[in-house]
Amino acid sequence: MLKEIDNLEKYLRDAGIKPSIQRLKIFEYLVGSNSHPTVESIYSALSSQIPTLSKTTVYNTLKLFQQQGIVIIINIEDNETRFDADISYHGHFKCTVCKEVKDFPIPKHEQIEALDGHDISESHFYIKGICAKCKELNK
Amino acid sequence: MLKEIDNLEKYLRDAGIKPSIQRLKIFEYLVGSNSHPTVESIYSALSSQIPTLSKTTVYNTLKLFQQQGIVIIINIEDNETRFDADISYHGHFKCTVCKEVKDFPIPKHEQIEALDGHDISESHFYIKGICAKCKELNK
DNA sequence: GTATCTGCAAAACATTTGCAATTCT
DNA sequence: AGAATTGCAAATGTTTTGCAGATAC
Repeated sequence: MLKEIDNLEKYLRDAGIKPSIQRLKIFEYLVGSNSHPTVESIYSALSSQIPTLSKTTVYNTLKLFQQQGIVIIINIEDNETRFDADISYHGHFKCTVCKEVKDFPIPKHEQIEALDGHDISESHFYIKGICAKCKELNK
Repeated sequence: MLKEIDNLEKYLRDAGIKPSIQRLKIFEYLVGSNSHPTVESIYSALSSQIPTLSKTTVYNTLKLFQQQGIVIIINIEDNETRFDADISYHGHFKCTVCKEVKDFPIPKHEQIEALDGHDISESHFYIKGICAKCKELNK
C-alpha cells in the first residue's frame, strides 16, 4: 500500500497536480504517516521544514488532492476531519482511549440489495472501540 | 422501527432524561422525521412551535441524547452533523444530487478478523452516490 | 428553596474567501 | 510578462462556554 517516495512527483503529475514544494511535502507526509492526520497536525509537522507554510495552503492542497482523487476524507469524528492517501477500499477503527485511527481490511462486501438501482461512488466503514493494546493496559 | 408518540415521555425517562417540553419536541421531531436532520433544521422546524427555543438548547439536548444513547451522530459529510433516533444497526446512503440521506439495512456483518481482540462499541457504514430517482430524472 | 434547565451573549474553533505578493515557466 | 500558487488577514459558520433568569420538584 505504501507508495515509493521516489515516485511522488510523478504520482502527483499523473493525477494532474503540479508538484510544488508545499504539495510534495504535504503528500509525502500523508503517505509516510500512518496516523491519518488532521489539517492541524499536517501544518504543525511541516511548518518547521517550510517556515512560511500557511494553513490556507494546507487547506487548498488537501482540497485539490481530494478533487483529483488521491486522498480521501475520514469523518470518523464530527469534530475532526482526517485525511488518508490510501485510497484503496478499507475501513477505519478509532480507539476511544489512545485516539489512534487504524486501517483494517474489509472483505469486498456483498451486494446491498436495498441499494440496487443506485449508483455508488464512495463508501466508508468506521468502527470505534477500545484497541487490544489499551484493553491490556487497563487490566 | 418507528416509536409510538404516546411513549416518548416514558422512553426519555427510561433513558434517564427528564422530559422537558424542549426535549420532548426535539425527540419527537427526530423520531417523526426521516430526514436525519441537522441542528439547524431542527432549530428552524421547531422555533415556530417554541418561539423562545435557542440553538444552545438544541445543542445541549442532542448531546444529552447522545450521551444517554438514544440518538446517534451521522458524519456522512465533514461539513454537516446529522442526528438519528434510530439506533439499530443500519447504514446511511446520501444522494449527491438530491442531498437526501436514506437508511439501508446491512446484513449483520461477518467477524472482521483484523479487529479481533478489540472491543467494538460503535460502527457506521456510509455510502454516497446517486439514488435511483435522480438517475431516472437525468436520463 | 434548591436543583436543574434554558437561552442570551460572547468566546473558541474550523474553514473559506479576497486579494496582494511570490514563484514558475 | 503571464499564469498559477502561496499566504496573510478578514469573514463566515459551527459549536462551546459562562452566566443570569426561568422552571420544576
